Amino acid sequence: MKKIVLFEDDADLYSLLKYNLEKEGFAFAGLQTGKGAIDFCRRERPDLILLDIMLPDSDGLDICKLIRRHQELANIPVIFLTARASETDRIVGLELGANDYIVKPFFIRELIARIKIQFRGQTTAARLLRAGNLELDRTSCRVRLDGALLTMTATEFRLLEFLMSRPGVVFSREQLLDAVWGHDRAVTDRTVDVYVLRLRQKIEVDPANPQFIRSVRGFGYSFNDALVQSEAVQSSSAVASLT
Amino acid sequence: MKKIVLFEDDADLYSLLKYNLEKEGFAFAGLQTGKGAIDFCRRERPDLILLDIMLPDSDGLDICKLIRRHQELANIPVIFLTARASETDRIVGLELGANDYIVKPFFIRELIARIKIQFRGQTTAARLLRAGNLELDRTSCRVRLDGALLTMTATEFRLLEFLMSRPGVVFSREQLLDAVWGHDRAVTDRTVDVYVLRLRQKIEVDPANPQFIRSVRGFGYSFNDALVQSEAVQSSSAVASLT
DNA sequence: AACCGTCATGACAATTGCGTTACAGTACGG
DNA sequence: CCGTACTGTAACGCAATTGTCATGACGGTT
Repeated sequence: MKKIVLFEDDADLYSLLKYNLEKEGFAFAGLQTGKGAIDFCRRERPDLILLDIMLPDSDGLDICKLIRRHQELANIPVIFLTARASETDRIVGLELGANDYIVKPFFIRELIARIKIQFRGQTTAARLLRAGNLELDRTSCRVRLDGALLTMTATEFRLLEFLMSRPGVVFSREQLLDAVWGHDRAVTDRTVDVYVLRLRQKIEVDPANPQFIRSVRGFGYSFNDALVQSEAVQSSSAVASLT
Repeated sequence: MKKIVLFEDDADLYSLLKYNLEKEGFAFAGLQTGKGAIDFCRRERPDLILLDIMLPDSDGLDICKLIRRHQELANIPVIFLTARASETDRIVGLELGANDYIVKPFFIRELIARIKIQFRGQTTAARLLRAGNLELDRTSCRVRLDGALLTMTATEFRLLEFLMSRPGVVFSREQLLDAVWGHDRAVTDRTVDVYVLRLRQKIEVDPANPQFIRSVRGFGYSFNDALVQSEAVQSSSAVASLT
């Protein structure tokens, strides 16, 4: 689920947006002031920032500049909400690093649509796969068990990734070789056994009684689906329906 | 240089846009009809598409749908230009996969700014990247270690910048070549190794035990994200220095 | 209980991947 | 026009990884 933070001093608009964003399924946090906006963002770690330019105590443009200079926050999309509609206002806002600039009054549904555009293209596949106390990060190619880093070889990692991303599905050794080793493999199917063994020795508490990777006698292997939940994948409905 | 194609039937607006886009340094191509728009795009391979919704012979919305379904064109940003300003028109346009929706009449400079946003990509970036005692300044193209200036070659700098700005993410040599050397590279992937070596000799205390650039055997390289701690921004002084 | 097919396990040799060095071509500034 | 710095390639050696085999354990069936 994506989190959005809002900085808006107008109480009516603030609650209207809060209501609509939450209804839309976004996590929401906000302030009715610009004071401490940077610290607030660092704490909340939002996926998108809605920013009124004319806040009573601080300038939204300055906040945007700070966000863009800040290492942790620089990549978070910023959308300006403002009554300032002049050409130069728009240009300045957009060139400061904002991702969109919406002039008040605006349609709530258009704002929602523009927010979703910012999220489009991100997270086509889940970055993080979780199963109980086991965690696999696709981008950093790392696996953690109870938070502790495990060292995996490339083949071990790819095999685990494949199984974890399709929990509950039983794969034959043939299928696993095709998927993990590639179609042009020249590998015995018993090799899969060895890699499952090596994985179990690393991730299972009791390798003799495997909790994660299950053997399905006569068929192959499968990842225990009772444990799995992947990071929610949120893609725009428009794009999803088009593909 | 980025190429933009325009579909717009109004001759005045067409030439106005052509003039301004070329003046901005974009390559330009366009049609005053929507007929054959897809083929035109496939031939021109634009980096961005400006699309009038109400073309005399075809519907811009349909063209956008086709673009989004088309394998080669699906990822090209589309910006609608239209006189249709109603709420539903906007929503439909945006949800069809357009990246922006600009209502006529509009300011040329705003259009230019919004085009540039599309090219800015997801990585809008902080000016200063820090990781432990290592500091990279993008604007002055300088790297400091414990405050001491290091001399970097252009390629070394770009590689370090790329890795530092995406800490924790593992990149294959292929990806690094694409990102740092450019798409039209004619370079062996082992070249990356040599540059990583050269970087390590400059920034690592013990190049044999790298703290910054980590090798991920079988995958590629990654910048150690454990070191990238953000520094608190002293809001008052920072804001003051921004003017 | 004996049997057979399937799976687990440990050890081994072959292979691959990577760090490193040295070197040739190229760009650039004086 | 020369020298210096930068860029990319080739080659070598070490160490981690990889895949196979032999063997033993297990499960189900007769």
